[in-house]
Amino acid sequence: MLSLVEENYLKTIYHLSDGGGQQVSTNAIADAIKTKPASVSDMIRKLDRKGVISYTKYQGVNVTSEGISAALKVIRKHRLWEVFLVQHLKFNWDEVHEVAEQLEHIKSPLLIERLDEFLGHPKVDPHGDPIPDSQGVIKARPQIKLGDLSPKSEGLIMAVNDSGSSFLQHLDKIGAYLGARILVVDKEEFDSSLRVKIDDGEILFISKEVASNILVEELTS
Amino acid sequence: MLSLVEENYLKTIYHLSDGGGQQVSTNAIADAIKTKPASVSDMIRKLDRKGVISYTKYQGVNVTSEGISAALKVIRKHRLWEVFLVQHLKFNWDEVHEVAEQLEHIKSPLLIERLDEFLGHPKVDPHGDPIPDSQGVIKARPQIKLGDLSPKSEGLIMAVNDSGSSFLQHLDKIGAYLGARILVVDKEEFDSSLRVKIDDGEILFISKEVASNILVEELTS
DNA sequence: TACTTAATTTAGACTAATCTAAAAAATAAT
DNA sequence: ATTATTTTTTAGATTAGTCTAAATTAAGTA
Repeated sequence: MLSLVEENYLKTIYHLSDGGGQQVSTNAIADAIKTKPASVSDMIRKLDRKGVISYTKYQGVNVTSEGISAALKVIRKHRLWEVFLVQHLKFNWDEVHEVAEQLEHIKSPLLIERLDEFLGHPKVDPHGDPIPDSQGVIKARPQIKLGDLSPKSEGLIMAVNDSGSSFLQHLDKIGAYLGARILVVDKEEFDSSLRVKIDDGEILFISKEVASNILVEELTS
Repeated sequence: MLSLVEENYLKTIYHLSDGGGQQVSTNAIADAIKTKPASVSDMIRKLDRKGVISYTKYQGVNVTSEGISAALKVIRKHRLWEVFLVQHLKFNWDEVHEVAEQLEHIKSPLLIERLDEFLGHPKVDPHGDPIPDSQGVIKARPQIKLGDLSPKSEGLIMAVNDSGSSFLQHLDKIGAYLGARILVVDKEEFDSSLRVKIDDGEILFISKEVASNILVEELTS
């Protein structure tokens, strides 16, 4: 059983490791948690002993499969509470985080399953982040080409098909980045070009070629 | 600002003091909180320094008006969460306590006001206990004479109109006490006597005179 | 009133989590 | 490759909350 503080460390490490993939440094954890590296050293030795991360001195840490499973439980709770706060208690999406930070540590499996049911088994939180199911499985987000998004619908930029620097520089120029919200204003029939807004900015033109190289996740508003 | 542990002490002391009225002994607190008297001694010195109780050595403690106000805030949160768990998450009334014990410590004034609104400003929790309003005011529980309770309905014995010892001895004899649950089985038309059950015990006869001197709070099942 | 018992407090130790300052290891730079 | 810099770890102290054992005060009883 992890303490509240240990849960926060684990969750942070999981996020920094990008879902368990990357190695994470002591300083990165200290930065993220707003604590001192010395405190992190102590804590990661403890988390290693508990089996949720693996740690060798001066080498940073990796999250174990047990750790991933534990982190996903916390993340599931956090995101379900966010849905509750926004959909039922009229919170704005920018007001939910700190409250969900507290609610995510409530210990009651029954509570969280009932809450999930009450909310209608939502798949994403108010920021569009996916909610792991009770088994800790994250439904792969369906990625489609920006060009296939229907007019008036919105998507999140998830990946690109062309990693060439000229293409990436172009994206940079128009203000597109991984995670940006993109709205398809309309579509030209004759050349399949798009008019889009990125993050509520100005209307931009995007060619068919560019549009087919941007992968988005459609937002179900 | 009180810590979670301090909040639990204060809430317990408030309850033991019967709403701030009685003095509370160190051992009573230790019993209620399942800790040792030595720990209680330490904690009550701290709570005294913080101004929520007043404490003189070997004399037990009293809750200050500041303490009452703080305790009522916690109790309000606890009871609102209980209503939520029962009315919206299908919890049984006997499953809610431990979860509400955790939820009551979530710090967010906005959250609790929105929850209150969402629940429709309930006046009592699933056990019939009153919910303090946002100002900490507890609506006086409506007391009616036992004789005015309609057959088949239940009440809690809240007070008596006759404090004479013979009357109190009679109550003692039939097993009635402050806080007892009393069910009116039926009522005789011709002499207004009642047949009642106290705490699911045997059926007892109660005269009109006795019934008019017992004040109950009707339980809205 | 003196003695016994019960309630309460103090003293000292322990765990969890944090910090500062200093030491050690790894990385970068000349 | 040797120095300089950054990162990380250790050592030792601190705070909150708890405990056991011993000391003190209050209360009960002969």
